[in-house]
Amino acid sequence: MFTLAEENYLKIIFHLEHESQGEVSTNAIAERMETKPSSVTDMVQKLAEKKMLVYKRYKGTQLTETGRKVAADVIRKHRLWEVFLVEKLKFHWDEVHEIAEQLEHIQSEELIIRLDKYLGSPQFDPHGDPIPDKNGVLKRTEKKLLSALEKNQSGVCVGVKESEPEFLQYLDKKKISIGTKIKVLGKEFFDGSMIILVGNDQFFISHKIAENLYIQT
Amino acid sequence: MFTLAEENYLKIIFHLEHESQGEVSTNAIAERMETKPSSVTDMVQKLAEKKMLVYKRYKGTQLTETGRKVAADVIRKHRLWEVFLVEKLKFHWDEVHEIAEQLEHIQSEELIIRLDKYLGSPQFDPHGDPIPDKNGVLKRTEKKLLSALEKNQSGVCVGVKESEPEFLQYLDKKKISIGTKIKVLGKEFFDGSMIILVGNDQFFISHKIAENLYIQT
DNA sequence: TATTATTTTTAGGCTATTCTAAAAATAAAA
DNA sequence: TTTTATTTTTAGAATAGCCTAAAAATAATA
Repeated sequence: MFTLAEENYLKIIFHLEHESQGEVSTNAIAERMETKPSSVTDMVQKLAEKKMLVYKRYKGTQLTETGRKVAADVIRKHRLWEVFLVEKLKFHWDEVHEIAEQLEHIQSEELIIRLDKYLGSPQFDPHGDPIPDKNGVLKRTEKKLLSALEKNQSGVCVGVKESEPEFLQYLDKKKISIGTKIKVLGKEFFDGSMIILVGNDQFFISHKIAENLYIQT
Repeated sequence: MFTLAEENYLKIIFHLEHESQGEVSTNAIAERMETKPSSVTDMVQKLAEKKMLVYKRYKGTQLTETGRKVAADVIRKHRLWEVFLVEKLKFHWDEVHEIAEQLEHIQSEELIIRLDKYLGSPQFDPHGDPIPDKNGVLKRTEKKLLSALEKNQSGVCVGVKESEPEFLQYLDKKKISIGTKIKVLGKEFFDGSMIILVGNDQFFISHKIAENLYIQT
């Protein structure tokens, strides 16, 4: 149906539309695709012919409803595969992007239906980003940094911001992973450090760590 | 490292070499690849330059050691993914080929190491074909049809020959799948029918069914 | 507003892979 | 062995996707 290149363009344009309203500029696409603007013009014209987006010379592009659906579908696949890689194959959160970048292009509706079920229809990927549903609907992300929570608030860990190996190892040690419930028992205004409850353990974490964990409330 | 097309050619040539000794002809490759002989000549020359095979004009080609290794690796990936699709995602044995055909090209050594471990390092794919090991060594297949077993012999089900949905449903009902141990309790010379033991159940099967199940002894 | 800078597009090429048609080599048949 | 048939290769062209360089449109500045 769509080539690998086409899918990648649609995906990138979808992301860019979410990052800033209105038309997406040729240069913005080129930069994100790590390609030249002239190549973007070519592809964008091709996708416009396929009615995946509306393209106005010198004005930028905007996905059509269909285009948005196709893009969301690629993103859905990407994020589901990331969950698979982390949850089942025990990859770390920062090792999965490249592989998912390839897996997202595997064509089989049935595969994704089954993969989704197998993973328990997850709502978020390992980076805390929401997974579009079968219809391409992307839940508005409400994730915040743990550091933004107040005393006695709680939420579920949905991802990490930066994922250096040391940090991920720390999380492993503290038994924090995606889906883990975290409650803030205390917060020090002075340095932003916190006391949190994870399972039955409570412990101290620095502001730096609280700034690196995404929470869904 | 290798393009999708290159990997497919190497894989096909690998299979053809196993089917008949000696050089593989251009036409044979073309037929299996569902492409034109002239296209094959082009690609084969390219792969020869890359030292993946030895090509002699009008004489055919033969994989080099390296070429064989690369091909076996693609086949290993294909078959591991087939196991995943059947064992984990509960696809039927006859639905997985097309999808595995895509998955076999995902590039990541680590992925395959982990997938293999996750699946318990299976030796056979859902069709009973052996899975090459990490070093590209393909165990000589010793699978036979269940109908070839004698009374009191037993083995493990490693695949099916033809896989119509009705047959697969029959196997489901009888709780026979890959890895299932089967023992022949009795065999009727007259019509080839058998009484077999599967788990704690013993039941009658026709010759037709015994001819359709591959067994590893 | 005129000029300069930036962005975007067009024109023309390059590479990988495929194809068709014609030529060359090999194999089979008379 | 000569002729015919088959196989294989070469030559030339198409397509997708990318590139560079130059032209055109738009935006920013004087």
